[in-house]
Amino acid sequence: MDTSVHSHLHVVANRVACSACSLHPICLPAGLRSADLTHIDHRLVAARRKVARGEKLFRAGDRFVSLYAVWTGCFKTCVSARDGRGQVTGLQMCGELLGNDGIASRRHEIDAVALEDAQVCVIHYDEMEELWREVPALQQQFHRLLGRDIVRQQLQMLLLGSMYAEERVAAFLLDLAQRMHLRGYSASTILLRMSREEIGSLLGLTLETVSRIFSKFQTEGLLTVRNRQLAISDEAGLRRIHDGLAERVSAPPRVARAASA
Amino acid sequence: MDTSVHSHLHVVANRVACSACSLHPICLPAGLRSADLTHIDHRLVAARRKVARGEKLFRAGDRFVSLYAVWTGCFKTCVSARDGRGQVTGLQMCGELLGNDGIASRRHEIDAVALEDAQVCVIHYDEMEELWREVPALQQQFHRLLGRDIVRQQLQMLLLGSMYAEERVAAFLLDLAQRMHLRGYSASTILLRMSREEIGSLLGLTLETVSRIFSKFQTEGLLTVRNRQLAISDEAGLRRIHDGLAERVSAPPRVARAASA
DNA sequence: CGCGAACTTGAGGCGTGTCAACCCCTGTGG
DNA sequence: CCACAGGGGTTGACACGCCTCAAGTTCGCG
Repeated sequence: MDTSVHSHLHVVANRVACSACSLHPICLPAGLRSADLTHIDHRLVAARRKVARGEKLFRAGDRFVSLYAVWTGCFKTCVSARDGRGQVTGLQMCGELLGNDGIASRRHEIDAVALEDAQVCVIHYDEMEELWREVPALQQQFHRLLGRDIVRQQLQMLLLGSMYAEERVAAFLLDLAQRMHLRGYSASTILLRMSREEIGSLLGLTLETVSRIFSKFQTEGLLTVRNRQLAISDEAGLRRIHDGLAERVSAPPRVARAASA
Repeated sequence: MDTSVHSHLHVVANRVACSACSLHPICLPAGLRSADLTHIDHRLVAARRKVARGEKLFRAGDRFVSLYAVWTGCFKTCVSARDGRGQVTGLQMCGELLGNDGIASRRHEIDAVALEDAQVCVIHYDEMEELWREVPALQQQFHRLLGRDIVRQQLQMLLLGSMYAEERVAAFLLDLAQRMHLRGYSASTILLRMSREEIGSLLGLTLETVSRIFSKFQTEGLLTVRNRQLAISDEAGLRRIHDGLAERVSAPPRVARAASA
């Protein structure tokens, strides 16, 4: 139940220098002046840790002592209810923060699982708090990341609460493409790191529905998908579907009411 | 598009003292030592503002300059998509923070609407940042609140993604009862501040479904509801439904797969 | 070369959305 | 005081989108 058993495992580097990391423009130190950046070198990141594919970085109930910045690979986060049901709530890629679910209660409330062999930068929360006094910009950036997560989750709630399955899948693919592009990868040729089941769980759908919609999109010429190799060929078409502008047979409004006044 | 037009409206008090507010044990200053508490008096809260029922405290696109702590009344927050569809993403009661959706982009991304005549404490974000240097505990409490919101939203995603309508309604009622109780109100006799439509939107359901489930719960003796006057008579029964333990005819697992390994 | 996991595809059922009719309550103006 | 309008809520009939179940295929890997 405690993370201490993990904390010394797979540590591959100690006291890492952010200024030497190619990810720093999109990671926690984004926007720092170079003086501040070198100032946090060897101080913000306590260590790097390896997490093998399928392994948990932390799990619900673990004591919260540090945040993690994804360096290589990617992760999924999962909440689970008492009765065993669970749901994927997010997909984290390199440069993104993991573990903020533990800030409130000082225990992690969810699981974080590596979708491929991955490495993370370990950031001890207490140490970061002290660094803030010396580098206020670091704190502002941290708040920006927390705020971004909050907004992202609200959009996910909109998706889960009032979108059709096709719109959800289109939204997922567009978000994925955009985030890949931001990291210098192709926005059209993507290797999916999640199974159909995991994608379905993230979108509140079953794996069969995801599979069917992939096939449908393929026959409509929007994309090509073969197992986990995905190629988006009509991004505008996906965006049209995402925005609910697809030609539905007598387009029903689908809970378009509410939420306004 | 700018909040400046609001900022001087309905201001009913300037420079409020948190130590004199009965809400401080559950609000932002929770857990502060009394020396710290008096130290932030007249400095954390710049003003109190009135918001009439149905009015927006802020709307998507407004410039983000301050957070708001609900003092009296309650609010709903709503995201909306380009196509006009929208969704209620949360219900905020007294002592809770509003506006953190603007931290990342310095613009509010959602709307906040008063569900009844309400008053909020205006907390200028820049000024709070300065206060943190003098009162670190205030900052920690702020992080705790952000972290709590993040966890709360993940649970809402679990609800929206993998629960039956009856389970969602039960979860909503239990959450509501618990939060009312925390504020010194009855956990069983509750005046609903949201319409069926708003509740439905929050839960990813239609108003008709909410109404039907209220009726069903009533005939099952779990509660009594007449318009917005609600009385919970069997909390344990609601909890059983929420946990998916209700006697479904040949209980289907409903996407119970996924999210685990 | 064969096994299991992941994926695809089809047929059918079910949960909940949609549409519509009706009731109740409240406020308004004659 | 009543007539009326309008918004919120209830209830029923029906439709439909997605889940469930099942069979078959492909892929990855020993």
